[in-house]
Amino acid sequence: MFEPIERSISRFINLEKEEFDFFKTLLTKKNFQKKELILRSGQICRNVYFINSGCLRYFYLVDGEEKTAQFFFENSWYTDYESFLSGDPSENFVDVIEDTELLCLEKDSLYKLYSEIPKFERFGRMMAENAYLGIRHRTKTLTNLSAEERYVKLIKERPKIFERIPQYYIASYLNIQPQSLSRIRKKLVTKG
Amino acid sequence: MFEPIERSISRFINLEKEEFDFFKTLLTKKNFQKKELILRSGQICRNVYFINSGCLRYFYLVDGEEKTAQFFFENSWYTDYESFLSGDPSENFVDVIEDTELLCLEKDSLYKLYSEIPKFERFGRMMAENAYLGIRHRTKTLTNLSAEERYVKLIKERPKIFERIPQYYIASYLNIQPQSLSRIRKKLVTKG
DNA sequence: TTTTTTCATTCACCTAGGTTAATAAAGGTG
DNA sequence: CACCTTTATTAACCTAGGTGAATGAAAAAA
Repeated sequence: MFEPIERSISRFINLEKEEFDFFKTLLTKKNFQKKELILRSGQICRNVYFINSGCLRYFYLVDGEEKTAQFFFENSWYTDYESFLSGDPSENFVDVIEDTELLCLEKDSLYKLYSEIPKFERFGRMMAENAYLGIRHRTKTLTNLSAEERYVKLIKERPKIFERIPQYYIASYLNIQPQSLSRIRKKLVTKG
Repeated sequence: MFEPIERSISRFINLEKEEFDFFKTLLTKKNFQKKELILRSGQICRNVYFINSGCLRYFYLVDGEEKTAQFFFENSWYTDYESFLSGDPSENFVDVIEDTELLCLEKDSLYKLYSEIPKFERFGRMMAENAYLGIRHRTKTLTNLSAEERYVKLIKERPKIFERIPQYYIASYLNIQPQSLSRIRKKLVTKG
């Protein structure tokens, strides 16, 4: 149950056995079922999560329409950085696309780790840096490519998404309407 | 010359006098003139900069067209995170909009600080977190608002930009053509 | 000053993708 | 199985913003 998270952390820092054992005592396992809402707008996000299994969708509302910002799969980390860092209520939602098992680390615990074990401060820095690189990549995709190019790129870069996520969520992630995605797919099939 | 950077750092961590004195020894002052290119695509960015005075533009090319990702003014930090963190050649450019004085901190020096003074590791984490929040805010603006809404929002949030940056760079930052920005301005003037 | 270059504006035209509405599959559920 | 809800597709139409070309204004250079 803790191997995936240990492997994930060890890509950034090397923990002594005792350090990881201590870390484990701070984690709580949580299970959620498909369609559950893990986070809703207005709630304060006070935790960081590691996804042991399953799939989550991170989204927000613009004029009542859901805008999907990200999908999270097993072996990745997730938090609502805006709310987590500021302590303000979130403007986002997270729902469950496949039954999901999470390991939950509370903000207080994480900050304690930061203070007591400098290696974790480094881990936190690297996580934030990676989050930055990830969203920068996404921003460039969204602002510089046409809808069709974004679709083709997504197939290439994250084919797994197409096996596990309904098409209308993918459209939302590509920042287009489901009808537009259908149109694009048809066009690409027709011309090979 | 070091007061602004000291104030900037002290918003995140509290340094002892000796720590800041040591930090100062790692900084180099650099001056650039309007229109100079500080960073060009293909170069590796090996430094973090603090801007004492002046104004920089961070941009990249898409099909030969310049896309402005960000403007940096005095009292802010800047680096090309992608290149700095990966060590890969940058795909971006930075040019000088107003004569600029920078304080330069080399990657090796920063990493030394990270290792020797855990407070700096924390500072690095917080800088990365802030960079994340900043670009996330920008991404939401670019993907959810119309060109006109982005323009109005920019006037409200960063009026300084309009006093110091030519309009065609602002258009680029808003991810529209200069002609479109003219059209929008005309429309807004007409209807009050 | 005149000349040249750079930047801003305007207009006509075009297209990617949004919108609305209808239809068809595909999944659940009793 | 039949029934109902959720997804996906298609088509007709519309609009925001891109494109290209011309004009004007401002700044820089000579």
